[in-house]
Amino acid sequence: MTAKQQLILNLVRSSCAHCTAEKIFEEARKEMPGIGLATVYRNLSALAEDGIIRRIYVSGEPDRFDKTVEDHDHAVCKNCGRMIDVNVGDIKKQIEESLKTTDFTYDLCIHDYCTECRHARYSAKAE
Amino acid sequence: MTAKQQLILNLVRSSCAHCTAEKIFEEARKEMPGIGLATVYRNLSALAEDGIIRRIYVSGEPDRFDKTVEDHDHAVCKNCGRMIDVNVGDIKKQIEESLKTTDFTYDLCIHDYCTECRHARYSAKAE
DNA sequence: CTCGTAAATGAGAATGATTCTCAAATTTAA
DNA sequence: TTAAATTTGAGAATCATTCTCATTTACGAG
Repeated sequence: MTAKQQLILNLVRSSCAHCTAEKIFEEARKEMPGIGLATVYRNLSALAEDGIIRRIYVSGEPDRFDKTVEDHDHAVCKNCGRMIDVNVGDIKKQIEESLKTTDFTYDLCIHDYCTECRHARYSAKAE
Repeated sequence: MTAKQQLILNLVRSSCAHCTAEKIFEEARKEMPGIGLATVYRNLSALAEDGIIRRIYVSGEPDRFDKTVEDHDHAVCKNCGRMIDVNVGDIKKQIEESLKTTDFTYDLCIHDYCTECRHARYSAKAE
């Protein structure tokens, strides 16, 4: 694993949780100014392909990357875009029972308001 | 509602269930050769915006459009791309309980093999 | 070491889906 | 029927992502 690959992985694992490739690129540049966007995309894709990180699809938005590969779901804030991990019961099992197979994957993304934005919204309404 | 809008809606409601905009465009052209791709996208987006049809997001693939707006989920075949409606218990309720809000939407897409492709796969292996 | 092959990289071009722009055509209402 | 509003087609623009390819870098055999 090269220094650039290591840097990208470290970023996903620390400061850039649930970040887009573009954001990771920005951060990576601060430490290695010469790094190219293609390298970031290339390595993120490879890491996700190898199951070392997880690629998260968000409808109509750029993909994000997650250090946690274990089963869990995501919610993204409709206002600020922040993303959090959520555990919504055992969706996997529920799908298994419904489809009678185990040979599937699924993408679930919840569009909600994060706590901060929800508060801001209600205060705004009260004004 | 103009003739073109009506045509697009009819296509989604009949021959083009779970189709992409491109596919709907192809079909629309057969009936109205002059119709433009932008018109198809424009009207599909408007119809979805107004809740008359539903836009379905599939990770890494073009969006599809569904005549059924009521709550249900989708599974797409990893081999042939065909999409079917599925009902996987009450995911909505499960998320509600987990997040303690009702102010959200969600996209769920299951990636599986359709019956035909699954059979084809197993026969292929047996050869 | 040191040479050569393989792998990784950067820059920018290419791609694909979708939206935007804007002038021309069409519809609508008064 | 006539001005104003809406819809349309064509193609440009956009955005995320991947691809190309020449260059750099890393690495193993001698």
